[in-house]
Amino acid sequence: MARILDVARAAGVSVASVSRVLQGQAGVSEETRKRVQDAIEALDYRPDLAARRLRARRADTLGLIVSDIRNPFFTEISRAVEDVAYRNGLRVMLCNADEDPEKEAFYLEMMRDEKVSGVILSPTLPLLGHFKPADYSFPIVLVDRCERDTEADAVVLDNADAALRLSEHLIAQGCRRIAFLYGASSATGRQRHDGYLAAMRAAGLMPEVEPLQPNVERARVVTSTLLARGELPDAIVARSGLILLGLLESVRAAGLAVPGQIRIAGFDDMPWTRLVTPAITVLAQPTYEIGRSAIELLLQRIANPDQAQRRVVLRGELIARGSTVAGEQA
Amino acid sequence: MARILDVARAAGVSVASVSRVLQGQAGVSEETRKRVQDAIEALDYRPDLAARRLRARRADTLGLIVSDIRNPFFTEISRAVEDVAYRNGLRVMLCNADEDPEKEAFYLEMMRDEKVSGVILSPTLPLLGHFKPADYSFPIVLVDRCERDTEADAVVLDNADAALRLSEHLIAQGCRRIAFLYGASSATGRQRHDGYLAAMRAAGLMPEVEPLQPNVERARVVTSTLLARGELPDAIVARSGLILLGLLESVRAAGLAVPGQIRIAGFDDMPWTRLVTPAITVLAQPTYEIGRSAIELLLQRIANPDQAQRRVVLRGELIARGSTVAGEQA
DNA sequence: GTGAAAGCGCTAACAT
DNA sequence: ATGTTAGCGCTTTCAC
Repeated sequence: MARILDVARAAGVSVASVSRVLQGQAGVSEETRKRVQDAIEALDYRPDLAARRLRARRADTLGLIVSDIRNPFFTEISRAVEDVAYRNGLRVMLCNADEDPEKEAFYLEMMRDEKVSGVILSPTLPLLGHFKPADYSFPIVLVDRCERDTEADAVVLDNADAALRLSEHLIAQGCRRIAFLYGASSATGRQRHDGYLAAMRAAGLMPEVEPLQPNVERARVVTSTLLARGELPDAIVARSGLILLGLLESVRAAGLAVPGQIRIAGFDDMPWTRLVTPAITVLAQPTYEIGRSAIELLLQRIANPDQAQRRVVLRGELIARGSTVAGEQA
Repeated sequence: MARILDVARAAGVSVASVSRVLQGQAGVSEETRKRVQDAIEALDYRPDLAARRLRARRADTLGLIVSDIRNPFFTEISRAVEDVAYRNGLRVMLCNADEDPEKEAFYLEMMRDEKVSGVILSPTLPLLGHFKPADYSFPIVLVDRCERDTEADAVVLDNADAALRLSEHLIAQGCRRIAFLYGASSATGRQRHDGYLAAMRAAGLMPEVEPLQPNVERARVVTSTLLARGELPDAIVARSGLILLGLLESVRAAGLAVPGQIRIAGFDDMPWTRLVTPAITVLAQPTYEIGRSAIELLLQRIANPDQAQRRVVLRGELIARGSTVAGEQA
C-alpha cells in the first residue's frame, strides 16, 4: 500500500503538502494541489485510518448498540441512524447486545477502545439503573429506554401515555378484564405497565399483569399458560411487537375467536398486523424518526459537549383495528 | 487515558515487558506478570486499538455488508455472524448497502481503509457481474448472491432447485397460469426465475414473469397492476419475503379470496406467514445457518489464504400451507 | 528474563 | 507556499 511519503515523492513535494491537500486546507498552490492529486490517483493512495486516528486521537466513528437486532423496531432505527451517518461521512459500528448485560458491557468497552465520537444505546435495565454519562469517555444518547430521572440525552416514546391510551381504548370497547404482557427487564416495559395501571385504576378495574422476557418464545409460553388458567380475560395487550407476535400465535393455537372470545392489541405497527384476520389494533411508534432524532442529538452533543441535557419524547399513534372492535371486520 | 508507558512505570518494568504480558507471551517471570497485571488494574489501562493496528497492520475486525437491513433474512444472518464473531473475540462492522451500488462501493472502500481481516458481502448485481476476490486486499465470502461461475467463496441457497420445487408444488395443485414476481436486480432473483422457468417448461406451461425492485412498495404496485390486467392467473409466487408481503397486501386490497380465486406462495418463512388466513406456503431458507457458514468459511479463509475456493449450497424447505392447497384451512 | 530503541503512517507546529 | 521533524501508543527486534 502506498504511503503518504510515496505520494509526496511522486509529486515532488513534501508530506506536509500532501497532508494539506488531503485535509482540503488552504495555503497550497493550485499547481501543487494538482500534482498531489494526480499522484494520489496514480498510486491509488488511501490514507491509513489507524495512523490518522492515532494522531488525531479520535475515530470519526459512531457506535450503535441495540438490544435486539431481530426486532424490526431496532432495525428501522438502525437504518435511520445509518442514513444520516452516511450522509455525514461518518462510519457507524452496529452492535447487537441481545438483551444481555454482559455483551452490552463488552460492546461499551469496545466503543471506548475504538475511541468512537459517540454512541447511541438502548440500555438493558441493570445498566440503566445506575447509568451516568460521566462514566463514559464519549457522549451517549439513549434510545427507547430511559427513566424519568436518568441524566442523559435520550429519545423515547411517551410510553406511559401510549399504554394509557391503548388501555383506555380497550376499556371504551367494553373490556373489563384486561391482561398486560410486559417485559419487566426493560424500563420501557415498566413505563408502559404504569400507563396500563393508571388506565385500569381510573376505570376502577383490577389489573392483571404477566411479566416476561421480551421475546417471541416466552410470549408464546406465558400466553398459553394464561389461556389455560381458567376464565379468559376480555383482552390481552402486548407491550411490544415481538411479544404481540407470540401472543397471537398462542391465541391461534388455542383456537380462540378474535375479537369474539378475546381481544388483542399491542405495540409497533408491523406490516403483518394489517394482514392477519382480524387486523390487530396497535400503538404505532415513529421508529425512523426515533433513530433520526437520536443521531441528530448525538451530533449536536459531539459538536457542543457542554450543552444542556436534552430529551426528545415522541408521541405514539393509536391505530384501532378489528382485533379490538366488535362490529368491525379487518 | 493511561498509556503503556504509565503501566510500565507503575510496575517498575519496561514497556516491552508490559507488551509481553498483554500478548500473553512466554518469557516473563511470574513475579513481573503479577506486577504488570496489578498496574493495569490500578490504572484501568486499555490498549489503544489505533496504535496497535498501526503497528500490527491489521484490525482484527470483520466487515458485514448486507443489501437490506430491514429484510429479516439479513438480520438473521447478521445475528449469526455476530454470535460467532463475539465468541471469537472479533469485532464486526455491520453496514447496510440498501441495494445501492454506490453505497456498496463506499463501504467496500471503507473496509479496505479499516484494514479489516475479511468481509462477508451480499453483492448487488452490477458488482457481482465482474466480481473478483483478487480485486480486494482482504478475503471476501459472498452470501445469498452468487453466479455459478463466480470465483469466490460463497454460501447460498440452491435457488433454482428451491424455485423449481415451489413451482412444481403449485403445478401439482392444478395451477396452470402461474405468475412469478422476482427482483431482476439480483442474481438470486434470476436463479429463482430460472428454476421457475424450468418447472413451467417441464409442465408445458406458459411462464408469466414480473421483474421488479425487491422491496415491499414495488411489489405492491406491480401486483396491483397485474391483478387489474384482465384475467387472473391461478397463482402468484414471490421470490422473497419482502415481495411476498407486498403481494399479499395487494391481493387483500383487491378483495380476492385465497386460495379460492388465487393462490399465493413465496420465499422465506417469516413468522407472519403462519398467522394470516390462510397461512402462506413458503420455501424456507436456513437463515441462521447461512450466516454461521459464511463466517466459518471466512475464518478458515483468513487462517489459510491459499485454500481452494469453497461454496456451500444449502437446501431450502418447502412448507405447504393453506394458501396453495385447496382443501386445507390454515 | 528484561530493556532500549526503531518505526508503523500520519498530522501539525515550527521553520524557511 | 512549502518543507522538516517530533511524536501519537504500540510491538518487536536486538542486545544484554
